[in-house]
Amino acid sequence: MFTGCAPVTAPIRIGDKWTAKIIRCLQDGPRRFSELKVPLTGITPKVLTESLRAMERDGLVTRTAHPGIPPKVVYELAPLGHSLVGPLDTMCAWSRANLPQVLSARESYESR
Amino acid sequence: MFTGCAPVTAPIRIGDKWTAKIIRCLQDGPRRFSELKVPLTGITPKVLTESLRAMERDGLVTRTAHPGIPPKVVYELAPLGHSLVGPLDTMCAWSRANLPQVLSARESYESR
DNA sequence: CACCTCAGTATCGTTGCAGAAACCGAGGGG
DNA sequence: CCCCTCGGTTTCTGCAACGATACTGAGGTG
Repeated sequence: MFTGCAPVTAPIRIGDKWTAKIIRCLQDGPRRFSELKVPLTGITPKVLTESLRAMERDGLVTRTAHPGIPPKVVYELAPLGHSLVGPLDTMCAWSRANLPQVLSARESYESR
Repeated sequence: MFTGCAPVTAPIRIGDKWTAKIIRCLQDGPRRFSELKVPLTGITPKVLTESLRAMERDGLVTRTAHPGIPPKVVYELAPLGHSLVGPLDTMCAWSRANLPQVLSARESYESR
């Protein structure tokens, strides 16, 4: 992704289905595993675990397990993850502003 | 992608492997199919065709076929595509600035 | 004893992206 | 006669992501 720049899709995985959503769920503070699962409608625990592990590996989030029964695990944005919130907002703003035009372009393409 | 916002990955496909690179190849002017294939090292004609068709469908690029032998097809950024250059630069800047930290985070994760 | 919570695992199947390689048609060159 | 160009298309194949469902451990509660 982004010629001449560092690749984003493959190594950093921002462009996948869940990473950006997870960052936005965490941007207002730390959350527990089950508190992430609810707003991320449709995600399965397996995929959420995989995504969080990959993000932890890349230094985007921190994972803190509080021992005890029932278990409690808290995920929080690391500084690196926080630094992504701005760029993500930029893309999000573009999306909000231009989605209608994309959809109308697609509609007129379909009916050619 | 981007909770609460319009989805970007699935319907608009910005987060895929080639869309962003193609936009960056086109941002300085129109190019022909074969002029795109060279700088996008590793792309196969099939994937390039698919990507360009999807982008045309979404109104990001325009395709102009000049009849004749040999055929000549010119791709150009539509206004909608141009409006993506800015946000893309933002992500690109983040990538350049933060890739080293991601890699070092990954390295220290590997050696835990 | 049975059941609840939480944070995952395990196993399986599906889907779609991506790539390699071959092929196309029509004209021009050697 | 064969090969080259250009902008693709077609076929085959692998792989990674995604997803559904079931299950775990360990203690507290009824």
